[in-house]
Amino acid sequence: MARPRAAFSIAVDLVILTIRQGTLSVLLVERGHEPFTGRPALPGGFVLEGEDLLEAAERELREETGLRGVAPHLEQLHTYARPDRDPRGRIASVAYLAVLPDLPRPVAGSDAADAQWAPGDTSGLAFDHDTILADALERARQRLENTPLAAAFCDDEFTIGDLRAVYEAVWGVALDPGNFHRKVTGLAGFVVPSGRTRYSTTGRPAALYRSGGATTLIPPLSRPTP
Amino acid sequence: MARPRAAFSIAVDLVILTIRQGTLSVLLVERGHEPFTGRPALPGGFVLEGEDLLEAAERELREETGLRGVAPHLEQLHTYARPDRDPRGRIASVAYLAVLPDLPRPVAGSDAADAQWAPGDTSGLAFDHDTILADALERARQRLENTPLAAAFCDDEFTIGDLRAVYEAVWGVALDPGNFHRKVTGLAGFVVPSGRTRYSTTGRPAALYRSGGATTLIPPLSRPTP
DNA sequence: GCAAAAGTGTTGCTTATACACCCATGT
DNA sequence: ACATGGGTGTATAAGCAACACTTTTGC
Repeated sequence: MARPRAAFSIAVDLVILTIRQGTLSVLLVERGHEPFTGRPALPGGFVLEGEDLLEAAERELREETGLRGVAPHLEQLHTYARPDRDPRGRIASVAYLAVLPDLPRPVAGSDAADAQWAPGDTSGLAFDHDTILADALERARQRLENTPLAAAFCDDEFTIGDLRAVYEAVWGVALDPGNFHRKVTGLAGFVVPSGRTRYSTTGRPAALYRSGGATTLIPPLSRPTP
Repeated sequence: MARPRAAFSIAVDLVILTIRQGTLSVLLVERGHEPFTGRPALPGGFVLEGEDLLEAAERELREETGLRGVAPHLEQLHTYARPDRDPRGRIASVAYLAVLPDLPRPVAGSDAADAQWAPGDTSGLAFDHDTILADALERARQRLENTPLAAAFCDDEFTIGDLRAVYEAVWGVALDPGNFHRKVTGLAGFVVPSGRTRYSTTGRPAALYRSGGATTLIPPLSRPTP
């Protein structure tokens, strides 16, 4: 073999998404060390000995958000390993997409006290994290079409209106409330009624639903084509 | 830090698909060394110093197939890094999906003389390659719905019938020739007529097409739901 | 009553499916 | 002539977008 094989560290970087006040938001940390000191970056960390990628991602997610016992959506996206992507050496980054409901106390008990929610379209991040974030958003938009991912943005119980707000925030479009309601409740396994009702300060009370067991939506909820 | 970060080698493993005699086929090599000596495995190799993942995948593809100057579909799929997946140590595998037309001389000039085409549903592979192969096939099936991937299975010029044969082989279903023809030629950017015609030993000559520039098919070609 | 959000009905259009049928070639 | 795959026509069914309309709450 002419050239030797490269020796890597592997980092797991998380794109943690939620909806806050109707806008798609991503959790960013401010870097405390070189390189890119002071720049915002995706939360992440190295894969440790004996650890699988998903375990590392779950650990980082707990450390950054202080979540306990929650089982949010966590999905591997893509691996980035350009030789020059990190000046410290050969570090591959395995990107994960995490989706959470809007937390009451957002980032409490966090390992990274400097973690902040930022708009989804933020740029100027450290390393190649702009690319990773853009790829993750595109994946999330696509996942809304074919999977019940939107429910992961909501609490355990949610209304069809909540769900529609997720689609509108992530896709950046307005959807017809009536047609959306019919489509979603008609799709087998997407949502199941919980039997309860939510009273809001205004308007008619809405029936509450839980996530159904489906893993793929057939037919898909297709994004409007402008 | 309690536990140290793990030190990895990174391998690129290729799921190289084509259609041979109407059946979806995958290129496998027989392992010549420990571990798993003699077992079939996906072709692959280590990422070398200074090399990006895609470069490594392209290099492996050339080495295994002897291709020159061809630009086949090559797409990163998923990264596998379970601590026990390789007895030699911590080796992460980044899986790539490659799609080729059925080559006249299949694996000529190959670095691995033991490379063989096997049916797509083969199992009993070394390492976790059964899992990787299954994931890759599922991805390929999905890509046919939303992208012009099927054209990558065909030569530069192809007939609509060729394209339909790809869908039928990968999806494992029979499609209506007439409706398929209309759908495909009606989709913007999927195929463009080359103006030429292919005469076959039987039946009416078929118009030839080239791949159009589209990257996503809207609307998608949805798989029949049985 | 009025505003607001939830949910239902209706209508007209677009699209898909099934399948009949014609087309152009080799044998 | 006939077999074979290519391609078009067409009728029926299904799906979808637009939007009017009813329901049920808070104020």
